[in-house]
Amino acid sequence: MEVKNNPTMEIVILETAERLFLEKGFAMTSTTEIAKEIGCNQALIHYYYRTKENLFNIIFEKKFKQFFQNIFILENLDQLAFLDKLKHIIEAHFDMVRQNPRIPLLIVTEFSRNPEMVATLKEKLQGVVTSLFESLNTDLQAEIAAGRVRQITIIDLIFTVISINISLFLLLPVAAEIMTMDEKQKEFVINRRRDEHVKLILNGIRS
Amino acid sequence: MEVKNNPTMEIVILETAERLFLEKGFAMTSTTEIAKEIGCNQALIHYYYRTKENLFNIIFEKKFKQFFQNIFILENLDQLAFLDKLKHIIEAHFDMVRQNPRIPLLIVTEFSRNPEMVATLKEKLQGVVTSLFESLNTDLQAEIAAGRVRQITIIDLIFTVISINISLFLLLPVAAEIMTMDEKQKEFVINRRRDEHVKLILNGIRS
DNA sequence: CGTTGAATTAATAGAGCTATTAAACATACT
DNA sequence: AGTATGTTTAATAGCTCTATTAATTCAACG
Repeated sequence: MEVKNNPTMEIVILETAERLFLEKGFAMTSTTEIAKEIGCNQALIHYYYRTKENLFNIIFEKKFKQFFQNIFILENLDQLAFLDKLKHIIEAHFDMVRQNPRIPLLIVTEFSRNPEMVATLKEKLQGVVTSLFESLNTDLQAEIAAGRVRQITIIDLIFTVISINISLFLLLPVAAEIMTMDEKQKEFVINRRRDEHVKLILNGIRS
Repeated sequence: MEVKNNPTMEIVILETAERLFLEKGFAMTSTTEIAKEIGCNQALIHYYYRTKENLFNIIFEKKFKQFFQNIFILENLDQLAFLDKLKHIIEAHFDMVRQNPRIPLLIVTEFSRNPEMVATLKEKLQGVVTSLFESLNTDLQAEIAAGRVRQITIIDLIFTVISINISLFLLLPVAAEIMTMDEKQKEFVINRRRDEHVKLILNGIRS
């Protein structure tokens, strides 16, 4: 029995496939192309991962979890006032999406290709997500009761944060093309939008 | 020389292709499948449209224009105050996206497949869009000067409207699956979000 | 009724893709 | 050195897709 001391190829395949699937989606990426990109034989991909579908599912599951488990990182925020906490949440989520700008599109398109996959994965999240919701909801209700925040459900609030952050990175490529922006300008817009998202939401839920 | 008095097949092909391309995207839709769906011979599609790419481009261009030309319908809004006008704009745009919920995804995914296409089409829009922007911007600047609205660019404001409306219909299928919502509940959420978007933005740009 | 041009189909070339299989290669161990 | 085990490659079967071509059907018209 050998111990895998050098599992590079297996990992190189995974990483290359990950990049290509994120760039071009499942249907537009072939195992032939992944192999060509790496410079290895195409059969090797099937040796390690058996089918393209299987390879994709491994990657998708990883990305899906990564995306949802880190929706909101709530570390050391207990002592903050609700609106400061919310500001941190918006910014942390924004930064997370910024670092993984293509995952949302992957999830949305994969869902329309194969809803089953998402249906299977959701169970693993529900615990994490609902507990997070409840924690935030307690704070929110207190703020509403105190008259500092208008009537709004926690679902709507969270959905707004996710929506507005995600859609920036979804739409920016197209918008940048239409408005002929270069990379520098895109950077600038992204940073301005980060502040804008905070302002809009904090302001937008005032009573 | 015949006059086409019965161009049904040509149109049936276009409509069926349109539906399938919107449902499953370019790569996942084959001309074979379009033909099977219609019940005609596959060569017929190439007879009328020569290539799959060409057929797709015709549809894409149509949808792209449809989407951007109707971004904001500004009819009989002249007499309204800025915030009322904005409310109408948000709601009209929301309703337009609601009726064409899959176009944004089509545009975003097609852009990552072939940015050239969007680059080509943008020129035809720039006139319409910039004049719209300028008209709204005049109003916005007046409001800011009057101290009724906080400092914000017209680009950011419009981007926010588009973002939040689009992302609802982009994310709802996935969100509905994760939260196990039926059609009735989805309807309910959509209607609630419509109000919420108006509230959030009008509130969010207050000074 | 026969001709003409358009619409439709059948057949197929040519390409690319997925997946499998058997052979070659590499490496560690005895 | 020789064997065993894991890795990589070459070759290919089988499938599906796009696009073309030639043949067939259809419809109108003189």
